[in-house]
Amino acid sequence: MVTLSEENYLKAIYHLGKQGSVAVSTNAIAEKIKSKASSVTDMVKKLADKNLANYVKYQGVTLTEKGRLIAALVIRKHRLWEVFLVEKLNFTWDEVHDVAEQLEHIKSLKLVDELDAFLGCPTHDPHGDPIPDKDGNYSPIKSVNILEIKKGEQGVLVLVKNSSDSFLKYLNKNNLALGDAIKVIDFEPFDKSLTIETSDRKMIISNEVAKNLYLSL
Amino acid sequence: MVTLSEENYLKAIYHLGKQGSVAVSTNAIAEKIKSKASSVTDMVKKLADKNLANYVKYQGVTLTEKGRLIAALVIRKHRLWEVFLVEKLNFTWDEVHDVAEQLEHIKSLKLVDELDAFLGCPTHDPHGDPIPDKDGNYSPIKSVNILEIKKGEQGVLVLVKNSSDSFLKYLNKNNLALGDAIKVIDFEPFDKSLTIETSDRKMIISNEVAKNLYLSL
DNA sequence: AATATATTTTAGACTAGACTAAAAATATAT
DNA sequence: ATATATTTTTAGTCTAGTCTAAAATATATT
Ligand SMILES: [Mn+2]
Ligand SMILES: [Mn+2]
Ligand SMILES: [Mn+2]
Ligand SMILES: [Mn+2]
Repeated sequence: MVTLSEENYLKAIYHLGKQGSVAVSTNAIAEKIKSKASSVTDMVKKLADKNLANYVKYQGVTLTEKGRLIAALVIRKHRLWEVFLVEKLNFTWDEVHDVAEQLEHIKSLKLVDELDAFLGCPTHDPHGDPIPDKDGNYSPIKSVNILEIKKGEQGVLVLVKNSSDSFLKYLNKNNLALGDAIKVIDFEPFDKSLTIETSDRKMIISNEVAKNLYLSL
Repeated sequence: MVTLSEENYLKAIYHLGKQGSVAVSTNAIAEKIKSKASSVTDMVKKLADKNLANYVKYQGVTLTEKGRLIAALVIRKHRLWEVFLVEKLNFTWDEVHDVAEQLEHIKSLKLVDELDAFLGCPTHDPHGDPIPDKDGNYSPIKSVNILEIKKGEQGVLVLVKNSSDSFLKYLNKNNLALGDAIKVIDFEPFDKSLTIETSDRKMIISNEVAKNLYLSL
């Protein structure tokens, strides 16, 4: 049995360390999970005892195959529920995360399978993140950060690398959504901002915003 | 903030004491929740501190208005999720309860509202139990136990007063489902069993089974 | 290489929720 | 009315998960 808390730690390690393959520091986990380093040390020992993590004192944590699969399945549930909330229950993409944080811990194999089928086996969540399959595998959409794109080229917004409330609300306010065609008009060396053009209009976005937008060409 | 555990106790008191209006004994709660009397005493004190229950030592517990509403809303969620699982995700009525026990604790007003609308504002769950509205009110279907019915009369199965796995599996095996028309053919004084007739066939059901079947005439 | 700084671990304490065993109160039976 | 049985409460213990403060280790700087 894996507890809710353990699932959250596994997920954090998975996200911070390239699916748990690269050693993650105690502090990094603490920050991600909004707990303290000492709590992380305790939990990480438990995960190691349960063969879900590899832990060497002072040298960070990685996930075992078992731990990696559990983390991937929690993320699978999280993202499937996000799709459900947006597609079926009229949630906007900035409203889904907190509810999905709760729903991802519901235990029922049949529930995940049937939900997946009910949604038409989606491959990506409302923020463009890939949905792992039953074995924990997934293939991200090939996409490139908007800052890497040449002036004059255009692409389709397929991924936002920041799902914070404030960022998503900013995008809403400025009428930017997944699936939008965006053309890069100009790059401003002074503040590294970008002028872009959508079907609606031209607009300037800060470097901070641009960093989080990924397009498929 | 009401914890998951507190919600479960509120629900138990609600179910055992006519929506929490009649005093419920410590032991009754312990049995329902599969805990021990001493644990119940502790929790009931906490509920009273939070103004969710009225508690007088040695005299049982009732719910306050606040406690009653919370309990009703948890039950609302439980039953809405049961409908969702059956109607949308191909669960059978004997598979939904355990998952609904988890889903009923998800906190999001919008989620409940939208789920309700998505399901077409159902009034009853897959076992015939009424679904409370946002204010915690509901009207049960007028139904009568099959043992009260006169020989030769018939009705429609609208409620089963036992949602245990074994009972529901028994009904499945014997092709009895909500909505079925059932006629009472004979009553056997020896063991108080009943002969009934469905669209398929005639069959004998034990008194134990009959006790749990409610028909609308 | 020695010292200063940052990170991580340990030690010890706290809370929620559960339990057992014993004590206290209530209910039942003579 | 008293003795017995049952129920409920209290007292004390346990576990999971968290925290603060201090100690240990690792990293960076001179
Ligand atoms: Mn999310
Ligand atoms: Mn997402
Ligand atoms: Mn149920
Ligand atoms: Mn039900």
